[in-house]
Amino acid sequence: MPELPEVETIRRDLVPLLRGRTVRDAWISPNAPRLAQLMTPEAFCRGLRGRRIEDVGRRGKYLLIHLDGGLTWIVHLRMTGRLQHAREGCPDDRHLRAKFKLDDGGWLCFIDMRKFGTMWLVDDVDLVTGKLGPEPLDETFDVAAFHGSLKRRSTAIKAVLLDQTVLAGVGNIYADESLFRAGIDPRRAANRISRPAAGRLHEAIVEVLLEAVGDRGSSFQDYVDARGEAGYYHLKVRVFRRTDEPCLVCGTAIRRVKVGGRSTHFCPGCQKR
DNA sequence: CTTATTCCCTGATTGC
DNA sequence: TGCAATCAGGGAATAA
Repeated sequence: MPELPEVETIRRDLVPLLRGRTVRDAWISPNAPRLAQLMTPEAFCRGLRGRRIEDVGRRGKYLLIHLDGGLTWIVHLRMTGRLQHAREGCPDDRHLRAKFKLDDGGWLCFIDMRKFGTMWLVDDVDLVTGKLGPEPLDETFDVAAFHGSLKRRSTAIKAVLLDQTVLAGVGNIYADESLFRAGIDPRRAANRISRPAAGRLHEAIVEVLLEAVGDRGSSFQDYVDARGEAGYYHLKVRVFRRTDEPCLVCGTAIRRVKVGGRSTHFCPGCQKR
């Protein structure tokens, strides 16, 4: 599941491979009719051909490929999407949903088992990312404002961390890991988080994301970077998918519960309501 | 405005 | 062993 650290790793990989390149050809598989948003797959491919790539950015879990003429090619990998660069053509993978040929002979391949991934070609990026909350690794991620958004919500804190309008880029893995670091029970009502606890959570989110970016993301099942390599952070997680294993801090068995319809892992000893 | 639920999709896992 | 039901999950859409 690509979250902020995984998408950022792919972005960093792609910058030297894509910057300055021109898209020579674009193809979307007929078995991926929902991949291109707001236009037909044909119009999407037509709009991409001949465009020069100026830079590769990121907003939350969205990859922003800035093109000439003020256009932006936006990619969201959702659950199982992979964006991989290949020098000699895309692999013969049954889940290959789209491929893009570059002017240096290289290829950008989009592989997505579950077909949840989406792409846009837009003039105005805000049309897609306009409602996102602050970037957790920017100065725009302000503690007081963060505590303010928590106070307005009565649902579980874990569900609020997954809300991309509160904070952009945190998904299931890093929500669980951040709550563990901050010592907060994921089921606790967001509006009952004290100011000091909100401060600890704010700090924990930044620390966890920075560490995970440093480790090139987590590879639990599907995720690989733009070169097809796994990340390392899954080797360091303290609660995520460690159900029934001992807490690395206090030895208590890690529990798994459902919060907001998502699997949630926590240590009953370290994380108090 | 908020909150909970459904849907998309397919490979892995669980149940009988 | 075999086949069906269930699960996983980001986020949009929908309902309340």
